[in-house]
Parts: sequence; structure tokens; C-alpha cells
Amino acid sequence: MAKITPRSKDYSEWYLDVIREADMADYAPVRGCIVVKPYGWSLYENMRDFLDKRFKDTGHSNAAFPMFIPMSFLQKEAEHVKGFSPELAIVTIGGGEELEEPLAVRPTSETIIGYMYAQWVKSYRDLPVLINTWNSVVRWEKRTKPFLRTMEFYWQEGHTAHATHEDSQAEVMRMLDVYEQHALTECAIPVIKGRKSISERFAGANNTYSIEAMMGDRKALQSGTSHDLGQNFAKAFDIKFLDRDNTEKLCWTTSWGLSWRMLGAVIMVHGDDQGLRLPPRIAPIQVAIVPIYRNDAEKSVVMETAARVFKTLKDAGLRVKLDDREETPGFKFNDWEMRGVPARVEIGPKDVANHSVALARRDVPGKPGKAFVPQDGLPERVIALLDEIQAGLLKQATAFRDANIREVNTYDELKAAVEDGFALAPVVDDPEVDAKIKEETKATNRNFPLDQAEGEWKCIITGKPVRERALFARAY
RNA sequence: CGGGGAAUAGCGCAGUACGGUAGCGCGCACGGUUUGGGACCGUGAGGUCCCGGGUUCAAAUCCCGGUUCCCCGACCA
Repeated sequence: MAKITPRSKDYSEWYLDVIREADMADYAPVRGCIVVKPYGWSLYENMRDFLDKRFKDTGHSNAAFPMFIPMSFLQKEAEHVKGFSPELAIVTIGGGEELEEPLAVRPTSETIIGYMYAQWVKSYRDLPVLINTWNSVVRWEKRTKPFLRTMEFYWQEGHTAHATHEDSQAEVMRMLDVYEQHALTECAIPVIKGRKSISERFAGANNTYSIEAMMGDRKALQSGTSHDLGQNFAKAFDIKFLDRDNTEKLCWTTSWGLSWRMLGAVIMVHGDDQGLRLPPRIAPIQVAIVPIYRNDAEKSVVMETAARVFKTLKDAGLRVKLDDREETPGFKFNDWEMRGVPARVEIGPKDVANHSVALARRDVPGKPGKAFVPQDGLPERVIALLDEIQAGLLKQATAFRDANIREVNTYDELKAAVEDGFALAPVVDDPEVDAKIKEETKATNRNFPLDQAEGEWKCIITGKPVRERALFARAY
């Protein structure tokens, strides 16, 4: 009966059970890779479409670039190649012949896009270049987990070029805000925006910013990043433009990415022991209709009503599924709860007679989440309920996060805090400090949160004066 | 890539100490009875016992090598 391991028993098993039972993904016959099944992909598509709209609304256009990257491209930016070398997949043979120059399967596209930008940008009038690309990339990971860390993963990468650092910096922050809004509004996940410490920066970036979310086991998940690449890639690839003053200048570039890892975050932030709990805005199915009957006579009358209700909900713009499978109602209730469908409409002979339906909400599992409501005005009621659930999920996740995050002022306090939550600690931005804390507590420096009150503190490791706190947590 | 566990039907597992030709629950197919919170009875299908080698009359079981998965580390979106 218990198909899903309780979260409290084994969080990792729970996560894998939910993915399997909710029919989101399967293991591929290739090490470290997954197959995303229609239900999981549909969820990804919904998130993607929302994000894509946000990119378009901020002036970006989509394009596509090759998945093969000449090794020499990667080598042009010293830090970049150093960072990615250990996880590259490299093609050395093509068409049966050894290649003159090996091709890396893209681990990210800064280099090949930089090469193209160098050709496209001639004048300040060509700037900014605001392009996004939806693709998959490959990183040879040693230890994988569905959605959170797979050898091939789907994501988007935005790449922009600007005339001034002021412009590129604004872009970096604008897209970080886009990610935050997406997490909050669509995924109902509160995130902490911040600047990555020196040791956690993207390979080749001057600065990396991230959004960090707290999972149900109080571990952190980096859910999106935005990089200020300075002029590093512009120098490596000669991305130059002639400015108004007729002098040649190097561009300032940015890149930003968000992967299907966010899907893992949705699972881990909202899921419970019954399975998934999907935010209504991104749920592939927002309302499941379960008909209830005991014989053919009841079936025909119930199905007639169910079909009519289905139509009114669908016409109201909802993603609705009429479950006509030959299973018992009880089975279906549990099945849709496992899959995280936010709302469920149950229609039986009594409802037909009373011109009512039972309306159940996933965020309150079982009978307590059920109410008998009139069929009249159902679409409006369901839409209001979905809004309520969407807001409620965010509220719950935010309360959970806030209850498990602590400000600390000593190393001992930090050690205790990261045992079961996030810690905000004053530290200097020094790779050695990050490394020491990581080694001794397993917690990493997630970022220096942007929204924090500046103050005068002493670094908990070095004792040096510092003006901001960093967020520490054990992370995925 | 280091340390630990595991791999037998779609899923969860037993069988392995002591070698003898593969089983249970759920799921699946069909028939019937059921149906307002994971229904029941009957019949049936489904297996390279992770892979490769070795020992043996005989290997899921013993030996050697490899692969994959899970947990904990190092690395990362």
C-alpha cells in the first residue's frame, strides 16, 4: 500500500519514489541520464513557457547554437576551461575518422556564442544583444540524481552583450529578479537572492549571483544563476564595437541559466508523504474529475453530469482531466493526490440529485480537504480555490524556510544552525574560509544575500571586520 | 573518483549459511461480483535470477572480473 517512503524515514528515497509514482521520469539506459515522461515534461513545459514569456517581456529573443564546441574555443578563456575540463564529454571520432580537433559536447555555450557575437557586433548601435537559448548540456557528473544532477540536463542559457558595465550589471540583476519572480509566482518557492562567494563563482565570471531555495529536508538548492562576465569573454573572443566617440571598445557580457533542476525544487519544496503537491499555475492537470457510480444506470447519469462539468471547467480555461478509467473512486483519489493535482471534483449520484459536486483540495489531503459545493458557479469557485492553493503553498514554504533560518555570530552557533537549517553568518569573502567551514560542517557558502541590513560584525573565522552576512547551508 | 550497502517478474521482496533446475505480495490480462478514500473471487500471462568468465554431473546460490543503482564524502545547475 505504501508506495512512497515517508519523508521522515528517508528523504532521498521519498524523492525517488515520488518521481516514479507520479510518473514524471524514468531511468535511462545510459548512466546518469533520465527519461522525462509526458507528465514530468508537461510540468517542465509549463515552467518553461512562463519563463520564456518573462524573457520576451524583458526584450530577449530565442536562438539556437551548435551542441559541438571546438576544444580551442573552451581553451580561450583560462578560468572557463579550468572549471569545466573535469566534466567534459569530448567527441574525437566523426564519420569513422579521427577528428583534427576534438569537439566538446557543450557544457554551456559562452564560448561558441561569444565567437558569434564577435562577428555580429560592430557598432554601439548593435548593442545590447539579448539572446536566450533553450537546449540541453552535458556535464560528466560522478554522482547523479533525477532532475537535480544528471549528466545531460535541459535548461535555458541567456547570453547578452552590452556597451557598458553599468548596462551589463543591470542585466545581471534584472534576470536574477526574473528568476526570483518565476520561483515565487509560478513555482511558489521563496528564494534568497545573493552574490556568490569567490570560491563559488562560475568559471570565467567576475561575479555570480544566485537564487537559493530551502528544500523540505532543510538543505539548500541553487535554483538559478546570473553571471557578470565582465569583459573576460569579450577579450577571449574579441567582441568589440565602435562607440559613439569612434573608439573601439570591448563589450561587457552576461549569462544566466535556470535548469530543470527547478522541477526538483518543486517536488522537494511542496511534496508531502502522499506525493507531489503542484502549484496550480504550472500543474499539467489543475482539476481531475472523478465520477462515482455503482451500476450502468448511475454511470450514464453521472457521466453525463461529469462531461458537462468538464466542459464548463475547460471553457473557463482550466487544465482539466475527466478520469473515466475503470478503477475504484478511492484509487483515483489517491492517484491524483500522488500526482499532485491541486484540485479534484468528485461527482456521484447524490451530487447529480443535489446539483452539487465534492470539491477536494490537494494542499489539504484526505477528507478534511473536501467540501460539497453547488455545480452552479463551479468554474469561478475552482479558479478562486486554485489561487488560494497557489498562495497557500508559497506561504507554507516561506514559513518553513523562515522557521529554519538563523542569524549566527559565532562559529559554534553556525555549526549548530547548519545541522538542521540555514545560517546567516558574518564572514569575509575568502575561499579558505569557505573551505574550512565546508570541511568542518559540510555546509557551503550559498551566497551573500542582497536583501540584508548592513552592519558592523566580526568574521566568525578570521575575526576581521565585515559588513555583510553569508548564507550557509548543506546543499544539493 | 574514495568508503559503505544493494542488484531475483513492472514495483517491493523471499530463496543464497548447506549448489539440485525460481517463489510471495502488489501490479498487469480476462471473467464475474463491486464502486462516495488505494475492492474481492477465480483464471492466466510475465524471468538472460545485473553482465562475462571459472569450478561442478548440476550455479540465483561457490570463485574471479566487470556494470548499474542507493547512502556518505570530493565536484557541480
